[in-house]
Amino acid sequence: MKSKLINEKKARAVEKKLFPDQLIKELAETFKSLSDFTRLKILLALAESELCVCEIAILTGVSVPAVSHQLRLLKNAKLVSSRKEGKMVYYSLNDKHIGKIVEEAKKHYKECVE
Amino acid sequence: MKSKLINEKKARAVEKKLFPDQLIKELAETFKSLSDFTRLKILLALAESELCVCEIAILTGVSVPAVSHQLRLLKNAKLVSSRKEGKMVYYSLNDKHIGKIVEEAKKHYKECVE
DNA sequence: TAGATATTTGAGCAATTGTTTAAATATTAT
DNA sequence: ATAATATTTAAACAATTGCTCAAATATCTA
Repeated sequence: MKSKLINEKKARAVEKKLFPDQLIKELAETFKSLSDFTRLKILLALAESELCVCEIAILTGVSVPAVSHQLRLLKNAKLVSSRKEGKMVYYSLNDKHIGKIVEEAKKHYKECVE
Repeated sequence: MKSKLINEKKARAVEKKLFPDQLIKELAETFKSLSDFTRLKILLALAESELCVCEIAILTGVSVPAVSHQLRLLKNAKLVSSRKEGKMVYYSLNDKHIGKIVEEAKKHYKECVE
């Protein structure tokens, strides 16, 4: 009889080594921002250049309201920030880590999937 | 009259610099795997140690069938692999990039959110 | 073989997501 | 002021997600 206690102990021991749940939750939130095609393309584009909403709409082939909606999510996630100039609102990438995250994901992809 | 052509040109120029849509889509898929609390915690745990399904269930506080479902998603995403030993199925991390991806996300979090 | 244990599978369901549409705001030009 | 342009907002909707429950597999033990 292989006691469940062994599993229990091992599980608890591993859990102790992990980040606190709250941090895991925040990280998952960040990844959620990157997990949609339109949003990820927006972020990759902003990594190249500051862009206004209508430019992003053209570039992604998505309607302006849909883009605006996604930009709000990205802003809430602190991934982008905006600057108003006349009628236009220009968005830009908030920090440099996005590029690195994507770079690592690409390595994973090249190595394991392709 | 600020011609839309200027926006159009800039949008097209930026789009040309980006990864092909297919790759962006694949990357978004990878991030989707990381975007759920339970799944991310599973991956972080597997980064510490190979684990069987019931250990993961204990560790995450989620039912065994729910864990099994998530593990299947992670396996389809080539993020984990499994090895059968008697009644038990042991899962492990498929490649080392996950840790790096999470590391970068954590840097972003520390710098921009906290 | 029958019973116990570990995992997987599939249906069903509430919650969330990404989009569309229409209307509201804000700014500039006439 | 009126019209035109850029963006945001809100309601509504189909599609997807992550879970539970029940049943099916698979393996080991008595």
